[in-house]
Amino acid sequence: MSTAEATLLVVEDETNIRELLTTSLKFAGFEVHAAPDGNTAMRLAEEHDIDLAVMDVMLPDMDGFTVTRKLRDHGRDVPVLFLTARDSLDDKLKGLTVGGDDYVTKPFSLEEVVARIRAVLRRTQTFEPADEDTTLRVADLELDEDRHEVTRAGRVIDVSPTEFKLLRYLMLNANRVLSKAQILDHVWDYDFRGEMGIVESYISYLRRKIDTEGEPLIHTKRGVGYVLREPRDHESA
Amino acid sequence: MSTAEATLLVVEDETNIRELLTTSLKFAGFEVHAAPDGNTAMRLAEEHDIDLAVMDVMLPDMDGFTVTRKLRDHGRDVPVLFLTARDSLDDKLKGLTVGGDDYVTKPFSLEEVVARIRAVLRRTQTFEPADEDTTLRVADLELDEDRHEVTRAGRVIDVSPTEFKLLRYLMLNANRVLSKAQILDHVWDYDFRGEMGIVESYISYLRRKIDTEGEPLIHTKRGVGYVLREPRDHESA
DNA sequence: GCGCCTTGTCAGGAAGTTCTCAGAGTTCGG
DNA sequence: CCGAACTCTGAGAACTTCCTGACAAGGCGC
Repeated sequence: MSTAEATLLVVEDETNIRELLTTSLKFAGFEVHAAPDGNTAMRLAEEHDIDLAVMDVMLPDMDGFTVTRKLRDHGRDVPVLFLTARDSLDDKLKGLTVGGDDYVTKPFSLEEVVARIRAVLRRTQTFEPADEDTTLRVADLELDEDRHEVTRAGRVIDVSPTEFKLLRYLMLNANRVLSKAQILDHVWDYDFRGEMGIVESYISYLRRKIDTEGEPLIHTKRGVGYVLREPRDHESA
Repeated sequence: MSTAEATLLVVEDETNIRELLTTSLKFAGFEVHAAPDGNTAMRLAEEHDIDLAVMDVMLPDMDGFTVTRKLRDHGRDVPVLFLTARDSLDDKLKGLTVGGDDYVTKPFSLEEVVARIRAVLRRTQTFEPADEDTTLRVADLELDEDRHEVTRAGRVIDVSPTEFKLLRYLMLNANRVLSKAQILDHVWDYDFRGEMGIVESYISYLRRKIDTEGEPLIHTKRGVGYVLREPRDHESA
């Protein structure tokens, strides 16, 4: 793990969001370069080999589409994940998913951004082994990223978007206790101002849907957090 | 062990807490520099190579988040363990667990602070072999930090948060006798005003849970304290 | 516009945890 | 062998955390 998963370029003028993205993407295993505007972005792109850009559509000097075009004129065909305000859902954005590109609306959850980045990289990095198994598995529970579908023991289970994100986060961190604060920070939008009680609510919803029959997979660590783990032979906890 | 485990920067304006942290972190094997405010912190950070900062969010000159940003603008990407009052757990703390950072609420126990520091260092020091074995072992007793789980001879044992902290402290100091005062100082919050009888109570709880079958590992040194140690062939106590 | 699904809040009750206390048990010096 | 000091543990009160059902508000598709 000495070499990063991929090299990203974050182009975002709001300092808080830029740092939030930079920190968490680095932590997710990417090499990250960050720029507050289009010109800085161009300079960084010349200095480093960029695999994917995370780009705000609104930038102080030029818009994200212009930066993207310039990037592609100069270098290789770098895919882009655009960030945009929820209400300014431009027509330009709608045509993006036909190429390798994609977009997420602000405010976003980090879970969502990382998942989208991985999806775009998977689609575009043809040189990589096209293993194509986008399914997370824990015991007989499966979560398919592409189909956006959850199954337990082969049975399809209908979950809401938030439930899906929560379950994905739990499965990505199977066998590790996650605090409610951690879950809130990763699964909910960065501007969410609510209480941690909502995590309890969604854990409860999820349990009702996936944990009612068979060994329960979601476990409460009282005073610490929650953990999703494989069942064991002899339970004494 | 002549070279310190890591170099820490403690930024905390309350003198008592700053000295408590400084002393015990030095004792835990870290090199420690301490500052009562943001400006002093910045100066110290320029003079020394800091691996991690322990930072109060409320400081006289600027808040901990500002200090953190300035630190990161100037130097390398230093992870931070924030200290915060228990009730101010709202706004800005959101998003802290997404990167390598973490926080503990005041009043804290030293056990907790040291454990969190180690956890953050483990997560962020990518150059280190990601061996990822976060498990403490003494004889057939195991304590897993990630899963927050205790096993004896393979059997899972359910312990409460305080029991977990006490056992971790005993295991970290295996084969060393710890006085009740020492245990109280490390495992309980620094503002705890109770009697040492509580240590006896929790030792009793732990014994009931982990020491009922097999060789006992927890031993009383009458008039001195307690020690957790490997079993021997002939006991002479 | 009208339902239906989803999201988020809240409050009551259940369950688990923390801490104290007192009496029984143990050790040790004299 | 006795008494003093120390230790162990059960009982229980106060507190915290967690779970879940009820519900209001908002969004989305039809």
